[in-house]
Amino acid sequence: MCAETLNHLKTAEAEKASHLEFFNIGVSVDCVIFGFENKELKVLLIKSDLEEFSGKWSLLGDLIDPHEDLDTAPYRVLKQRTGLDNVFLQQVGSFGNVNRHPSGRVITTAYYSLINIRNHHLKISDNEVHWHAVDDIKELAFDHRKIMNTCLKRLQGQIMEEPVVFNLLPEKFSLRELQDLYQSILRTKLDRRNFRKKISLKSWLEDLDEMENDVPHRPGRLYKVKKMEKL
Amino acid sequence: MCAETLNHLKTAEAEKASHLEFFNIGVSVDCVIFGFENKELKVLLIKSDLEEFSGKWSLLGDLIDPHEDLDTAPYRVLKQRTGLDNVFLQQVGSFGNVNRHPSGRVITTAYYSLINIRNHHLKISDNEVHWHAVDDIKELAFDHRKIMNTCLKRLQGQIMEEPVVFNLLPEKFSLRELQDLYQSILRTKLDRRNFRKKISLKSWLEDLDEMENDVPHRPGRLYKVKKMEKL
DNA sequence: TATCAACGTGTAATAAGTACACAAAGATTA
DNA sequence: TAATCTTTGTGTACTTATTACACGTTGATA
Repeated sequence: MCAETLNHLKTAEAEKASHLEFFNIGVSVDCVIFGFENKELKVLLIKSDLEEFSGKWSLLGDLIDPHEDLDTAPYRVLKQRTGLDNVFLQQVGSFGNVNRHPSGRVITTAYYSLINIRNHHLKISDNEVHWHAVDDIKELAFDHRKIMNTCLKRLQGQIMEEPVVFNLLPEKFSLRELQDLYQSILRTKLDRRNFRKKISLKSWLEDLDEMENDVPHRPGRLYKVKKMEKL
Repeated sequence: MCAETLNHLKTAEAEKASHLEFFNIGVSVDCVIFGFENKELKVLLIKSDLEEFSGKWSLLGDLIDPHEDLDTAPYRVLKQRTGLDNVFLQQVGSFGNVNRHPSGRVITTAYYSLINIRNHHLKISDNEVHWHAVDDIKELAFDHRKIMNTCLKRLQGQIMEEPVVFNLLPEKFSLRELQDLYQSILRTKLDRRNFRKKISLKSWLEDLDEMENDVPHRPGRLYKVKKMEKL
């Protein structure tokens, strides 16, 4: 039983496997890892090695270890599977339909993560892990498409309220890059002047008094996000 | 192992118990059931029968059955434990710290529910189940206080956006009652004229052209919530 | 030096949020 | 039956946020 398990276990200790037959219900975490590159919102996916889903892509996940907190499991998964560390992660919801998994009962808790593709360059370990433009993703293994959609909606609802998107950008960025990012997440065009006004109202940014120097046109000012204790 | 389990299992078949020793990780649901009475927001709690928590109150919950969907489990719990049916329920989050449960590893998914205390009168089954004013609740068993707070925050964030609070009121209600409800959820006083304006802007209500007739003062108009497919 | 692409900026109109006061309806009671 | 009490129902002026919209400037490139 527990096939997602098999998928997840590739990197886990074999010892775990001996426990599997005793699970009535498996408990896993899955990560929807967003990145931003080339004006596109992307998600990190791994090839499912489950025969039911041969050729399909799936989220990065793993069974949780009985000795780790639920909310720390996704950090471990990211670290183990991609080398990513120190990332933004947030719990989104749990998915536990009886038949969500073809070969056993597995309840999964989904997290979304925002990372800067260029900073954290993946040391891709054992499996085929790739970035996919969100717009190009059609079908995913398991109920991962539904999970991804739920996480995307959460992200969309959050970006105007809280300064989370900066996890997707390099330390220094222009307002143009920021707007492109918002547009790719919200799937809309935004008016440039109104966008700048709105962002500046939030006081999230610190003006670096520096300019872009690698663009083939008039360079824009560079900003970074303010560090703050609580906001 | 699995003491929350024991708590939860009181009403479950004994057969389940024999499986417990095989769980590496228990999976449960817990319900934060809100009601509104006497201008106070209340939560339905049950006396914990776990010795570690003797005398403490806890949320209603149960282990999930391997053959039921995660999201249907809380409906079952409510039905079994209180007779409540056809209620508003929404998943809020999952809690799975290693030590959240004194006698075993149990991961729980929390749901919040909104019910009309007077309509659904509980057929309280086996345990001591009581309504508690949210303001009076100090300590709860397990991490249930944290779970309750999380659910309350979710509720607070949702009531100005979506027409959910009507699940807490009788079919016909006055704007005064509605305002009292908002005030008890948000723990603030609201200006009457501004509140009415804001609510009417949302077009959630239908004017019944009826008046209160059981109040010792000038009666107010009665309203009901509009039925709508999608809003 | 002409062209191109993106930068940086402001105003007018509309919509939403806030603060605030008074007359009228029933119920109660003197 | 008149006075009093509690709660209802309503509107305006002020401030703040949202939207729609255009032009001159900068630096790179041909």
